[in-house]
Formats: sequence, structure tokens, C-alpha cells
Amino acid sequence: MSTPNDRHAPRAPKRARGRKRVSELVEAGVALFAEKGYDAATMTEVAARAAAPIGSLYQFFPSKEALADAVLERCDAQLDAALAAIENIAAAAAIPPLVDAFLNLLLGFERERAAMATLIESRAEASTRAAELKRSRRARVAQILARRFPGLPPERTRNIAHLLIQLIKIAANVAAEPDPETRAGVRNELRTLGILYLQDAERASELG
Amino acid sequence: MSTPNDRHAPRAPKRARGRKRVSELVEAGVALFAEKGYDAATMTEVAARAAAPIGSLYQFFPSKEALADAVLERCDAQLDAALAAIENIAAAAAIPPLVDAFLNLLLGFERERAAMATLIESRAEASTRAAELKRSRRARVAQILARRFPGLPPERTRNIAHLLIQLIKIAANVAAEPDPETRAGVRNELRTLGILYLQDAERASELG
DNA sequence: TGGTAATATGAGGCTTGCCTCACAAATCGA
DNA sequence: TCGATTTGTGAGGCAAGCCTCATATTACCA
Repeated sequence: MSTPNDRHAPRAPKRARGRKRVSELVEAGVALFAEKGYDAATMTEVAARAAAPIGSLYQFFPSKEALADAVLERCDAQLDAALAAIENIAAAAAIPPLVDAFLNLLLGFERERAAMATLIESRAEASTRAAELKRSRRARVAQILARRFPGLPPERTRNIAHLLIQLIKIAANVAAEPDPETRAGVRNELRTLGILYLQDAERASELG
Repeated sequence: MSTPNDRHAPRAPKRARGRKRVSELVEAGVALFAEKGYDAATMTEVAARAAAPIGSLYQFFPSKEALADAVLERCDAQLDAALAAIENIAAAAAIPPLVDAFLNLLLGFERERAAMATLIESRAEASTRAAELKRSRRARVAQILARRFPGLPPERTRNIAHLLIQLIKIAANVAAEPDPETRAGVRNELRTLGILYLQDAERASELG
């Protein structure tokens, strides 16, 4: 039960130049993990993408796992900020604009979402942090929902949050659809689906 | 532009013993790809799982890609058979039992679905066959829907089919949820979602 | 029963990818 | 300016994984 990943010197950057490097490396990691998945993305390629030699990469990240953790943290922070932006809309707006806001928001963070998805799925057992993030994200969405639908029992609110988060993945897949006509059509179906579902939740909240 | 994958002798089995071997190998491939994903599953492990030496595996499949293709075909055939089983229910039943039937059906084929998902996603460019299968699966579901909702314009039917197939992935994720209470709750939400959505489609079909 | 085609087997060749290490350059504090 | 600390750099060690090949064994057929 000794701490893993303490290879030799996983030192954090101490100077401005180091922090910039780290940031560039993480950014390259986000892009590559999102594009090719955890396994297929190589450390050599990450370094190249950041215009850094491989040695610099290992200067700050003692392993591929460590890099993945950092990428995960950055993406989580960004998505969390995005959710905060939607929180006010969610509290008051009618259902259709709320659904639209939700769908639009995601378009801007598809890369981050994709990176998180691979990193969580391909390393499920490896990193307990992933499970933690999942839970906190769910709690966040549940909190937003609770404000909008106060009449709902908390348990149902949590379940709805769970399902909504899953729907995000679909939104991403739809956004990746190459044919523009199909993309628009399916996206519209997804919009309808979301509206119908949340309107039902609203009714239940008002009755409850 | 010469045909790839013609390494030396991708020969098909000619005798009963060979066919049995091939079947066992493909089966092992289904299980391992589903469990660990395309990249993480190793040929050595596939062979071990089928209680076959590595040489036997390469006797019948000249490459990992070739094995993946075979696994894909087998899973596709099984899922197609499953869809056929639901076709009659879909034509006549009320929406809620239809949704239940759909959700229940998938529980039995989760392994196959997971295997197909990895093999298609991790080899998107590699195999045009994957795109083919995707299209034919969509067409199949659209056909089932067209019978149930004849008043819908064909384009909308296709879009609904597209979205429903995406929902399958969510059903699978929900089924994998460890906590039984959460699992039941979210599954029920998904059921509600499906019912609301298809009832809307039904209304549209009757009006149209 | 002998001959031929099919199947069995597993040691290694070869490549790829993670990671190390020894040494060079840059930057900061005094 | 001088030492100390941080950062830069890339050749190569090492392990893992895909695949080959030479050879042995089995099953079918005339």
C-alpha cells in the first residue's frame, strides 16, 4: 500500500518557463487523447505536438498515467466552469431554451469531453480519481436540477442527472456525424427528446 | 491500391476441427475485446482464452485486424437476429411494453454490443466494413419503425432510428452501474424517456 | 495402408512505445 | 559574477506485443 507513481522526481514546475511547458504538454495531451484514445496516443507524439523533446515531458510527468491524470483534471475544471455558466439559465428559463443552451454549450467542449471519456473508460480500475470526478459531476448537475425542479424527490433528481450526463455523449456523437443534413435532423430529435423529458420532470415537480 | 490483408495464407477452416477452433477463437475475441477494448486485448491472451497456442490463432487469422473483422461479423449477426425477434412486438404493441421489450432484449447482448462498439470506434478509418454495418443496422431499425409509425416521413423515421441506436449505449452503461438502487432508478428514467419520446412519434405518425 | 492436405505448436524476429540517464544549457539569488 | 537550482535534450535500455516459420501431428482419401 505504498504510494505509487513516486518514481524518482515527479517535480512540479517552479519557474514561469516550466509552468508554460507543463501547460503546453497538458494541452497536447488533451488533444491527442481526445483524438486517438488513451492507448493509441503515444508519449512521443504528445511531446512532438507540444514542440517539446521527450525528456521534457518526463521531466514533469513521471509516467503516461500521470499525464493522463493531469489532463483529466484540466478537462474537469473546464467542464465545471461551463456548467457554472449554465446554472443561472437553468434556474429560471423555460424548458426549450434550457435544452438549447445545454446542447450549444457542449459543442464548445467536445474535445474535453472526449478526452475525459477515454481517460475514465480506459483506466477505470487504475484511477480512483476518475470515479470521484464522475460522482462530483453528477452531484453538480443534480444540484442545478434541484434548483429548477424543487418539488422532485432528491433521489429522482439524482437519477435524472445521471441520465442527462449520459445524454451528453449522444450529443457529442451527433455532432461528429459527417453528413450535415443527418446531423441537423438527429440533433433536432435529440432536442425534442430532451424537451419532452424535462417537461415531464417539470410537471412532476409542480405536482410533488 | 492492392488488396490489404493478403499476407500469405488467410485460409478458412476446411474440416470440422478447424471450424470448431475458429469458433472458439472468435468467441474468445468477442469476450476480450468487449472487456478490455481493441488495443488492450492481446492476441496472446485471445489464444490463451480459447485454450489454443498462438500459432493456431494465426493459422486462421492472418492479423489482429482480421480477427477483429470476424468478431464484428459474428456480433452483427447475433444482434441482427435479436432485432428480428423484436420486430413483431414492435409492429403492434403499445409503446410502454415495446420500450420494455427493447430494454430487456439488450441486456442479453451487452457483450456483443460492447465488442462492436470498440471495434468500430478504435478502427474507424481502418475498416470500411464498420461503416457499412452501422448503416445497415440503422436501416433495419428504421424499417421496424416505419412499420409501427407509417405516417411519419421517411427522413424523420431514419433520424429517430439513429437516435434510438445511440440510446442503446446508454442502456448498456446503466446496466453496468454497480449500485443496484441507482441502476434501477436510472433505468426507470430511461424507460420514461423512451416512452415519452416514442409516444410523441406515435402522435406525429397519426397526424401525418 | 500410404500419401496428401489440413491443423498444431511455440521459439524467436522485429517493431514500437514507455521510460531512464548522463550531461548541457538556462535562470535565479547573493 | 558565481554557484545552485531548474529546465532542456535525445540516444538508447527494456519490455510487450504482433507476427513468422520450420517442423510435428492429425485426419481424410484412394
